[in-house]
Amino acid sequence: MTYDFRMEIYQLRTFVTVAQQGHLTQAAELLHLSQPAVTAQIKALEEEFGMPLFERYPGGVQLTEAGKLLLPEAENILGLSRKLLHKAKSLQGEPRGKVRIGTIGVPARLKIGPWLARLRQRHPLLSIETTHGVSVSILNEVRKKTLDAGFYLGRNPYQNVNTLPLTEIGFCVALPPQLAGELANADWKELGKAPWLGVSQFSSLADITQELCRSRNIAPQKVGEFDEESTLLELIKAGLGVAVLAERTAKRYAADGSIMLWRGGEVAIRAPLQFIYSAEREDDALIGMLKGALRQVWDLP
Amino acid sequence: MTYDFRMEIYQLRTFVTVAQQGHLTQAAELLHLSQPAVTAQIKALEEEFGMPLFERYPGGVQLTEAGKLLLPEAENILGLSRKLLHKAKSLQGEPRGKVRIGTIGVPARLKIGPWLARLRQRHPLLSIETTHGVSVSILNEVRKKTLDAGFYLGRNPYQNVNTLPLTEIGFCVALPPQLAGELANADWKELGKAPWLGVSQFSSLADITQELCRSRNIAPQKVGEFDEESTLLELIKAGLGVAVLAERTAKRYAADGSIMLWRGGEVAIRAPLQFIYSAEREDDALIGMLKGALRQVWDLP
DNA sequence: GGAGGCTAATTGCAAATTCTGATGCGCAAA
DNA sequence: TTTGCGCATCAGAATTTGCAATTAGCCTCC
Repeated sequence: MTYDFRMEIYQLRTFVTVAQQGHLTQAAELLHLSQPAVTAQIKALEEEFGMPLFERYPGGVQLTEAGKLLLPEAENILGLSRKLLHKAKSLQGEPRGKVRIGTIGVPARLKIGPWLARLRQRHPLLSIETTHGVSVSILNEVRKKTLDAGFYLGRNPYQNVNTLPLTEIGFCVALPPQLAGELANADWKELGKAPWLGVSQFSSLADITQELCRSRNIAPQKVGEFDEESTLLELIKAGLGVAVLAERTAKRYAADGSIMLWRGGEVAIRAPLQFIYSAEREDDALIGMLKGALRQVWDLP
Repeated sequence: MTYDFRMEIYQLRTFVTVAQQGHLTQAAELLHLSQPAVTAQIKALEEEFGMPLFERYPGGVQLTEAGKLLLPEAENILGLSRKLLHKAKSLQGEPRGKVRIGTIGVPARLKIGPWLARLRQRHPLLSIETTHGVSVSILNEVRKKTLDAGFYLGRNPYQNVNTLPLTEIGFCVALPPQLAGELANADWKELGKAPWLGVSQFSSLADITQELCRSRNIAPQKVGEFDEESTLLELIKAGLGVAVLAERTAKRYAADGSIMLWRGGEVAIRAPLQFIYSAEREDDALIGMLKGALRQVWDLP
């Protein structure tokens, strides 16, 4: 009722058209309007602006100085309106919806930033939510479809979950400085006799440690169970025992001497980092987009 | 009827308000509208855009991803609309109208560019027309009010015309190279015996030449009558006779030797360059603006 | 000087739109 | 279960917008 202003786009369109035609009649034709309608619209604008926009001559109209100054702004508004509508149209076919992704470990190692950035750029209407957790819980949520997809560290997790392997992550055996003297180059049998830091069974490190022990035929004594890499790290530094650490973490902390690495950082075992999603959604367009962006970020075929 | 688009500003205003309020009801109150009206406007926009702009929750609405992307553009359009209206308002009180100005001689010497630029900047609704002529005809048109004002070269032109003196222009006696030998340092009596190029009586040069001859008590023989400085110049070069030239023009052409100057370019007479306007309009606001801008450009008090 | 042609303004009425108030529905908190 | 809040829907009212016909002003051409 009592707005800021009453001016509307259709009036500006008429203003611009009349300005470029120089005739109310011709403008009316172009706009599929009658001449009185054009007259009325121009009149309404002139009233709102408090000044005439055109000088009326026999044979047509001509912009006043004020009209010349206001015309570019009107054109600008029209242009932006078209742009807005164009943007809307370009968004029409875009896939939309919320995507829930489960992350694990250090997000940077998942290349989560570049991945989501690319996804967002390609499909601006996708809104993405991430939930951080350990591999096992992420796997369960993907199976239950509480999550659309997630990351998993380890081998073939489950029958009804499909995977896209992204990379392999190497693991080293980290030693406390106090034990480095006797264990730095020990064989597996000797390592097995050292105290090991146990890992919570929900973490992917658990499976990896377990697989390592089985393959090397050792069954070391476990000093508790822990579920975070940073906790593990502190305990190694404190000399409580040896543990398996991701290669990159291990090397970073080994560099300042706070921990030591068995055999100079030899990779003891590898585990695949995988993208996982419900097998039922193999042909889902959304999953396809997620995988597509992942392939680009991880340089996969 | 069948436009490009139907979207209107009032819908965008509602869109933006709803977006920042998060409630159709509150937005309706702010906009002095009923809630169904707001609902309908948002619905119309959503239909035109081909996608929902808000997600409806119990307790309010929230922008969709598409809405988030389109909102800034809508705000932009609203902002520009306000700017347009603001510009119109700022133009409301501005003096407007056509100003007809008579110019003479070389426009650059009148500082016409800087003057009109300044005028235009201060009073954007003034539209200026210039007519070029000789001093006498400009004077007549100013008296007849066919021109609002003009420039005049010479002294107190007429009773019912007021003046604003701008500067003084010096004049030299220009000699053909052929006559330079005998006349270069001649006295006035000798100069008076040489052939002179007459000047059309409508040009300001005529008055000046006449005044010069009277004051020096000479009555030279005239070789025709000419009304353009450039014509005069050619005739001097061709050796037809001597003539009075504006100092600046004279020096420019003397520099390359195509003409010579009496007594090395001594100023023989001076004449004021004046801004003239009808005495009846001394207190006219328009004349005041013209004079104001002139004073600034010419550094007058 | 008058007729005809061109263009904009005006007027009365019809059509379309926008707005409102009442009502219904869904959800959440009491 | 009830109450409260907020959005959707609907029918009718109010406003706006548009059109056809006409008028009025100006110019040109007979």
